[in-house]
Amino acid sequence: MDKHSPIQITLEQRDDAVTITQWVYSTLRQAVMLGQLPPGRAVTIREMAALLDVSPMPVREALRQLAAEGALEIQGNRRVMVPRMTAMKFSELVEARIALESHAAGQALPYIDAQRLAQMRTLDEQIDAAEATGDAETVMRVNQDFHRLIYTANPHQVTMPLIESLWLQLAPFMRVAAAYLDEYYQIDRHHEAMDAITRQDPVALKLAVAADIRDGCAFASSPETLQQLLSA
Amino acid sequence: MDKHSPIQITLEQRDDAVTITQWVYSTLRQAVMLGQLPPGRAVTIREMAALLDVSPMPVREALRQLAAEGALEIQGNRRVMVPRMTAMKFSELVEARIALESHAAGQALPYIDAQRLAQMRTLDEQIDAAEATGDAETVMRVNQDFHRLIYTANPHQVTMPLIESLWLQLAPFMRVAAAYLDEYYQIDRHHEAMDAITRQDPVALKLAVAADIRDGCAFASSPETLQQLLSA
DNA sequence: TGGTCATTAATGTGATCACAATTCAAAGGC
DNA sequence: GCCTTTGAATTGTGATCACATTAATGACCA
Repeated sequence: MDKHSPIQITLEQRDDAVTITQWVYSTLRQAVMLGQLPPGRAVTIREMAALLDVSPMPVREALRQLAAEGALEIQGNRRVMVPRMTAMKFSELVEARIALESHAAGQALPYIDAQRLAQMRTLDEQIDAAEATGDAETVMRVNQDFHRLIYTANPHQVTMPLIESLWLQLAPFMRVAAAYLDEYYQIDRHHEAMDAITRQDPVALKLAVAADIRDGCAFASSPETLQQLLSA
Repeated sequence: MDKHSPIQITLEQRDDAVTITQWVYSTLRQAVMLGQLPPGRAVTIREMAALLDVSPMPVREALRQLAAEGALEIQGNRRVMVPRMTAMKFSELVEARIALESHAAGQALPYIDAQRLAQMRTLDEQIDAAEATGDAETVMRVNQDFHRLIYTANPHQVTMPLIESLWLQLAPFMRVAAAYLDEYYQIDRHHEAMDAITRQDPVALKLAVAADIRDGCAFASSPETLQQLLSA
């Protein structure tokens, strides 16, 4: 059954109010986010259907949607797999994140009210707590929530789906990389961002967001280190 | 059969080497691009299947993929329709285009060689010819090819799918708008872009691309004009 | 005549099946 | 021993069907 490597994905709680396709989609999406599907590993419809105990139909639709979002890749052979990362692709994804997210932050700034800022502080504390206990997974997850909270303040925002697509493409590799170096000092860019919001300073906010992204991918600073992680 | 308004979509040439799902996808995608599916119009699986003379299955997959790309919208009722445009959303889409595409152009500049530049000149001439004959559809289509030619010069580029998503979301409305004002003087930003490429000037290229996008959506300069088009 | 409700039609979802293409593995030949 | 080839098994694709949900139509009543 296990074609190459055995896979273990965490099953989400099944809600009857939601369609099976949506459940399969969010389950597989989370599996990609958590790096539970190794890059290059072939993801077949029937295998996933058996694993999730559903018919192949919802899996087909979920895979197509994930492929459209860049989380998965449909090869010419019509096979689906988690995309492999390259050093250049990684760099491009990070630069795209910076361009898109700093823009999204600037567009959202006028809409961030005190309540949302308070929510951001709460998340920031959760991140600090998770960092203290070395819970890298929670750090990554809540950090995403922190960023999302900024961008979605803009009620007319259209970039969140694009940003999520970039996150999906980066996640499988970030997961691997985080396991190799979860200990690195990080200037608290979140406080810089929240200060900029308090001052309603768009330039400072965009710089803080950009710096936060760059810090989070800092292991890419030395190409040889990145190359080493890619071969792992 | 026609639930609200009758629809007429241009059928693409069917290639046996390609799957039915892919053919349905590109056909529906082109229909969205050409504004043949009115915003707000419900797009049902069975209707499309009958229209394209295929089984509902490929239509289901194509619709889900288009929805993931933002070309279509799945409502809570699980119904699919072309998203409606609002003035704020339009503005956000244009600003996102500028942020993403100017970034993509800057990242692609080092990879644009003489051959590609020559292709750009050819496309630019085609655009001028189409503008002379008032063929707005060809202008829009070749203009997209022109932009695509810039961004895809970067072999490691990851932003093209995101940009295409923005194009898909803007297209239905641009189509309507172009019909109302296809006559407006436009400074030739394409030459500015090609000059910047010749000089290998990334800042000038990004500015030219941004200006070209802004010019192409210039009817949004006055909010009342935009509002008028939206109500049409 | 306008609004409410019940009936009917239509739609999305999910399952199962058939078929062609692809992949994999074992057997054969150099 | 290594490569090619041939067989079977697996896979993606597409079609058809059943069912629950939703939208639409008509009748009924105030």
